[in-house]
Amino acid sequence: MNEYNPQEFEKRWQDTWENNGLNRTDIKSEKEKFYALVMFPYPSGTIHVGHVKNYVIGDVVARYKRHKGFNVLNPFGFDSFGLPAENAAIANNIHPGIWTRKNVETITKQIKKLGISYDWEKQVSTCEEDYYRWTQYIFLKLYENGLAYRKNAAVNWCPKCNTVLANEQVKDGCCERCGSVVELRQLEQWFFKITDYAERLLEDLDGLDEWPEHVKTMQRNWIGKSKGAEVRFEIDGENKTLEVFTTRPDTLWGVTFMALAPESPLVQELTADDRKEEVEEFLEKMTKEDRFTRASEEAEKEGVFLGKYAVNPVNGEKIPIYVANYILMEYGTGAIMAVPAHDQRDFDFARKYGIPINVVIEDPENPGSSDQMLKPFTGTGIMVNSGKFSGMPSDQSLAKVIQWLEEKQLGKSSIQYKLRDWLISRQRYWGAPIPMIYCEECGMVPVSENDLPVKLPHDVNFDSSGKSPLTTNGSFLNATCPKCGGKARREVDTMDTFVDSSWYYLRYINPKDENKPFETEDVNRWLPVDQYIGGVEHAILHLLYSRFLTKVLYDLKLIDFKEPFKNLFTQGMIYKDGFKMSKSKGNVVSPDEMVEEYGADTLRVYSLFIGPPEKDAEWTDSGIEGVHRFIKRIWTSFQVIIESANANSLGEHKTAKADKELRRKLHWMIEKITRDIEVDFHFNTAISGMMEMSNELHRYLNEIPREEWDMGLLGEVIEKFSVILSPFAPHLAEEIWSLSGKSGLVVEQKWPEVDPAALEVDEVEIIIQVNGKLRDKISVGKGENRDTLESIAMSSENVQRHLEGKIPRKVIVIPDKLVNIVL
RNA sequence: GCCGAGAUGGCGGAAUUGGCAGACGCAACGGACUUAAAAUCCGUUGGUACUAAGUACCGUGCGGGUUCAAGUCCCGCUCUCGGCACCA
Repeated sequence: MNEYNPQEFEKRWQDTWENNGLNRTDIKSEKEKFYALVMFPYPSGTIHVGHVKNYVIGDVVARYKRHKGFNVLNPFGFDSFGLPAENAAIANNIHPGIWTRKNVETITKQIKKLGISYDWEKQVSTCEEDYYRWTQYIFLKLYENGLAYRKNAAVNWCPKCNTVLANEQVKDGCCERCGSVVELRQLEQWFFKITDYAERLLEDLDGLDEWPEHVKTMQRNWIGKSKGAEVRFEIDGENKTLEVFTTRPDTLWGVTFMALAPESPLVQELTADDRKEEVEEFLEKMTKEDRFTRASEEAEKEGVFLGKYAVNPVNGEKIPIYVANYILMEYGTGAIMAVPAHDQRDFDFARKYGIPINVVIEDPENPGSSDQMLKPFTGTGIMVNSGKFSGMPSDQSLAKVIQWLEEKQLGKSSIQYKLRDWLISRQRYWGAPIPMIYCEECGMVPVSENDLPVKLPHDVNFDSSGKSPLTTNGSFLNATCPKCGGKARREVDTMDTFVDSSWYYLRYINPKDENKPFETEDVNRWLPVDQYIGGVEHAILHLLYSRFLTKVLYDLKLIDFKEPFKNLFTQGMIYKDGFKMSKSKGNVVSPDEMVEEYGADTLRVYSLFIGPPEKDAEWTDSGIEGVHRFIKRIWTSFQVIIESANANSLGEHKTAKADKELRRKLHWMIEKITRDIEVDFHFNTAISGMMEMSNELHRYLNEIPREEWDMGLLGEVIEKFSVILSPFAPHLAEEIWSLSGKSGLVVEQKWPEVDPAALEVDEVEIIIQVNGKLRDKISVGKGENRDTLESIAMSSENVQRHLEGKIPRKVIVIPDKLVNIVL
């Protein structure tokens, strides 16, 4: 018998599939389409088994759908612009392009060894001209429509990466990539107006039924919608007003001071002459303090009185105006009305500076006067001291207060979002150049569509300390104005790589089109993506940006769908020795070594069997050994069957019962695995189902004399088990299919149907309980009636012992399942 | 603080609708084969107790409840993980 030796046949089958074009997709085919997509990687070095899990999940879905008769698109590509390439260039004196393309080649080789069924003809790589010219094109479309703009703003600057970062790329005040503390700098930068889409990005989440709840929650939190009112306060004795946003207009009567953000331009305007010195001092202190210490919740509230007063529009009270460290310029109007009695922050501040605390909402559980308050009451209750609203429940009066404010022209209802515009310019080299030109005469002029791509020059000086490296290439920098032909200068910033990756799924449909980014008709037919698979780490950044861009393209009538990804599956990471795999930790498991040692199929199956695919999992060497045993056992069993079939010297089979059981297990498995794949990707249990089938088969072959085997049945087992195996362990499935003398390829076979007759049983085991406790199990014929079941149960010796001679009060009978005798 | 997910043997995990808790795998132990090891095969494996081949009791984070019956449903907690967070 042949040993299981995957190295002998895996490559052969990979070549066969490739040469027969089985992974290639005819975009124009009339067959029902299925677009399976995995998040493309950033090509830094090599991939590890964590990536493999992602690709295998996608491949199982793609292969399964092909068996189900769909026209499947399963593409792959590389998110190949980005900082690591540039850093590697600086560290090793190698050009980012060379470094990147070398990695692309290495990873492609790694993936091909795994037998993932990608259509390599549709590959995209975002750093190539034929891709990034369309990234630039999309930029121009946004610019034309007022969705890309330049502004001077306080932006996040990473001193180590020497570039600005989007809000989404800052975590706990640090650069998401390198961990350095991010500084705030006042710079002129490019933004995409994602805030215009805040409401739609939020609303449309409700329609994404197949997305994991936690991802939608994260996006909702990030968008951060608050409903409330804008209220206008007059400045006492001056013809000026101060506008604030509040979610609690019901507490207006409790406002006892106003506070401005230190960055607010109104601070200068509203400072009394005799307070100027002190205020200046405070502002100076604020600019020195780093933003994230200041903005942390634990930071002590601090502020300075400006010397002027506002007038509370609802009761005419004069209230002092402060500048305070806890007010954010970026949110609302950069100013607040403070209600110490009903807000923790205002309360802390008021306590510190001796500002009155006026209760206007009564805490139903703790009615008391303001002076005794130990903490603010932030809940809802009955309004007090609130003019005509006194006595009303605060939650019900919100809308009425806003309406009243509108009638009196004191304010209006308002909605605020935490979402900020997307900062997309980067002061780095290895990215798509922003296609803009600055003319001495005409000012800012976009590059004409026909002049795209704005090519990224090969030679630059990377050591440009904080300035874009593109500044150092004269022939790039100097341009002529598209408008007047005069002397002009190119934009030297490149785009955030998240711009590249927020539209690649459209490019996969016609990746070689030289005239447009995508063919609208084809894209409309193939999108949205039927199944998107990737890591949770992209829950906000990539997925939000992609959704945004899709909506923009929809509004521009370039596509006819509003959401790019119908189904989203977020897979967990693979850890080793308790840590994420990383070169510095030295715990990287290389897929190449695993393929070398066990074969691609074992690695594929283990990466699915390791646990529920959406959960993080720990890689263990003994775990993959276990899967390898399973694969080898299947191999051996099939070898034995194939040899016997060839021997052709079998007697008559007479093992009806064992045959029936084996056939039932086979169809049980088909049913289980189909369901496990269809319902939420339970690949780990799908594989355990195959293991059970394999064990059953093994038992059959072991326990029943060879002469008595039902070769017809074993033929059915080979035929159907091979197909079931094919999405998971495609090489093994193909080899078995071929060795058993079948024609064609297993990848071309239809997914097997369950024969309901095979699942039928004659006997069932009935659970006998007394007072809900298991006392006996009895085998009876299927469909036995209630009375019979009851009397059988009563006749059980163990049951009688527990009855202790008592008469049952009640007997519950569930036919074919259980009898519960209640005393 | 707000939002989300979760807690089951030594470990990873399984359990359609409430109906045998622990499938499948790992690890461990015992046995077969072998000069030996590896590989392979067969078996045992939640805990405790005993009059021990059986039987009883306990057992799905904790405390209550509903039900003939709860890992599963309801109420109240604890802890863990993830996200957001001085967002007015």
